[in-house]
Amino acid sequence: MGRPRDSRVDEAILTATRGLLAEGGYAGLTVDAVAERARIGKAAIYRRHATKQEMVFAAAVHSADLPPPPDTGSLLGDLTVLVQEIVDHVTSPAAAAAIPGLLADIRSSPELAARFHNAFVTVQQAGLAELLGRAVARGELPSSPDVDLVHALVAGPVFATVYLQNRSPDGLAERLGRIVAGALTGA
Amino acid sequence: MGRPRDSRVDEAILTATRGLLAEGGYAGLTVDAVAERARIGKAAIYRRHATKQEMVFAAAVHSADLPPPPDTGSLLGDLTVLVQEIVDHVTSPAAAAAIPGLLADIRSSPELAARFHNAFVTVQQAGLAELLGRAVARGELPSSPDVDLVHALVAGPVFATVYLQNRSPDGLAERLGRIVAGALTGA
Amino acid sequence: MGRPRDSRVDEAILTATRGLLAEGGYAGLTVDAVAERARIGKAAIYRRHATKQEMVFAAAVHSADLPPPPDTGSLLGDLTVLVQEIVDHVTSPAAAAAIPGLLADIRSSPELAARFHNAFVTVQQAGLAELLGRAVARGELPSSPDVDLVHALVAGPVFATVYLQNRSPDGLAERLGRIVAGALTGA
Amino acid sequence: MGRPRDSRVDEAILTATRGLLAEGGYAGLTVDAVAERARIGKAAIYRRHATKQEMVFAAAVHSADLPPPPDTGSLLGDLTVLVQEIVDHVTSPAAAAAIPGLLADIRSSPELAARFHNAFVTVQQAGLAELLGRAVARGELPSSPDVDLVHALVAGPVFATVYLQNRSPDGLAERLGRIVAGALTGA
DNA sequence: AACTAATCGAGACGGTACGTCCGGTCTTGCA
DNA sequence: TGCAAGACCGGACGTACCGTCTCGATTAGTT
Repeated sequence: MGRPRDSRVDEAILTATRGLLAEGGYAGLTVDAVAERARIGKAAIYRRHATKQEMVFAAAVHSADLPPPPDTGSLLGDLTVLVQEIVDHVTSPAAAAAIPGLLADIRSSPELAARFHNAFVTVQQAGLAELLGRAVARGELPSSPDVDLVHALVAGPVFATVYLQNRSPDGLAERLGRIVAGALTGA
Repeated sequence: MGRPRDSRVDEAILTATRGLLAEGGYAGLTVDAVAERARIGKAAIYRRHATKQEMVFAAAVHSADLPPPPDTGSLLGDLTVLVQEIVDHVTSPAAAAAIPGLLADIRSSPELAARFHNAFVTVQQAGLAELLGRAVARGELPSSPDVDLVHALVAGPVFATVYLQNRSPDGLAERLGRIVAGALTGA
Repeated sequence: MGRPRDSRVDEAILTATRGLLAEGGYAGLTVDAVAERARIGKAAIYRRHATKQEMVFAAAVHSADLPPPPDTGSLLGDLTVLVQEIVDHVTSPAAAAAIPGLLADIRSSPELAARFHNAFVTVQQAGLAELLGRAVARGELPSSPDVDLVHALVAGPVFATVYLQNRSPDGLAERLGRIVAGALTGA
Repeated sequence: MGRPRDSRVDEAILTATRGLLAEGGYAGLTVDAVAERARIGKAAIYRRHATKQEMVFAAAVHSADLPPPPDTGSLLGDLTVLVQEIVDHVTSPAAAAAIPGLLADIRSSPELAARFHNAFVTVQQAGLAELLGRAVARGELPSSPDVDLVHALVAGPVFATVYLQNRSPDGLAERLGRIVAGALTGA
């Protein structure tokens, strides 16, 4: 066996990556810079992360600690909370810088694409399915709708606001929650 | 004065760029490869496009030839057509490869960000405003709603489906048109 | 027929070349810079000079207007005058910058090498032969020695002083004249 | 600390440079070609040599391993040996190709000029001073003459023969040794 | 006086090399 | 075996220069 890995090194890498992402964006991020700021060697990074993308992924898409959405008692409330969670995630400085870059890079790497999908999309859809199930149980919805479509309706506008329009998503959660809940029930 | 630029060179650059984007994606795109395929010198590229990003932008975001959306007679019809136009644009091979990369790179360049916003977002929003104005005139809507929000509702789910979920947007236009029209009128 | 060449353009090219050679050396000389300073187009240069090297050659090795060396009445005097002429040529700002560069470039071009040899070496050797013939006629020398060797003895130390040692050749003509004259007669 | 430089890489660079100089001359020498032939990356070259010129210098002006000239017992013998050493150096394929190019390029770079002077001129002059000192000790010379001048007399004709006249320096050492020795003692 | 043909300044063209920068791998010596 | 330091290969970047070419506008000599 030999010497065990130093967990302080793990953390130093992720912290340095987040800092540099916030300061210089995804394009300006270099592995050498991460190593220098973390005061470690490059080998220590590549021992943990196979590529730069995986390192960024690990640092910025804090894997899936999205908690199961609390039961607020109504579909509207539940949706609003979930949208707000997505907004919060997407507007953290590191994630805001990393996500578009990752979205671009994963198109060349099915392996990373799957990883990203699992940690990001699948988690959100799981929460969504849970929430929709509750609405069905409550009688707010006759049957659970297509999760992919609802996810697109919920996550899409957040992305469009932040990454396309480059605007702040303040107040978006409430408005979007109302619209989606209305679309699911009313129509 | 002096020798005028050769418009066949302009076109050769854009065509080569589109071809290589479709074949190898954004990450695999090389300025040297574009020059070689277009059978031109790199200088001819950099004389027209300050950076690789601007070249890709010019090639893939075929600036704004989005026509004013035809009047189909109803808000639902108009919206469906507009969504379909966005879907078509976003699923063309070159654009599909280029847009996520550009979205990532523009975060480091306000200049390119503004360019992208103008050619992409502003154009779509103009069409949208036109279309909403017609609905107001028809009496389908009491007053024109927030264009940013409607744009996010319209473009966001397309992006989420294609780039986040990595799924085909077949049939999305109809479903999304119905949902957004319903949200605007019904609720 | 057609429009005749403008001789002011000829001169402007050579003047600009000499100026830029004096200011920036051979390595820093560009054809574009010559055109700009001369306020002419590049085509006007290439209509007159096939390559940059030939342009420099024409500008800095003012072809062969080395006059036949005057008869000073003695081998020593004649040699001193000839050495001084070489020194003067080699220390003019443009020539000083151009000659090493040309010497380097002609090694890849037999055509230019021959041109340079004719305009530079052959001219000096002709003067030398003339001068040695007079010395034989005077009885100072029994027979005319190997011109190549004497030329190397005369021109070589000038080159070594200026280009190898990078020193001023002040006073070199007298000392070198004496040494070579001594070597030819005494030994 | 860190990984030490690989001395095989050093040698591979210099060997490749010498080979390419001999084959294609100074003008045809490319840093990429050196890297390819040496089977190394360009970075490994630029880590060692700041510019292409310095690389060529290191490869072709094999720094100064000119040994102190052996004592042949006479000024004539010593001079002949020293001239022959200069001839040998200057006619090695790599050096013959490199020296004129370097002589041209150093005129734009005082730093490289100083380097070249030290490795080439100073070394030859040191050998010369040694040799002249011995002649004084032997009583062949009354006092040691100006080293710059003697150096110009010794190295200059070699350069003139090889680079100006573009002739082979065969037999030059004996003839030049005799002439210079004669000039120093006889006159 | 009109036509012809070569010139002019300006600057775009293809090609090639430069020196820099990064990603991912490998190699030191120390702990 | 892990670690910091840093060298290694490969390959793209954006710049610069060469020699050629194409514009529209002159400027002679020829009809």
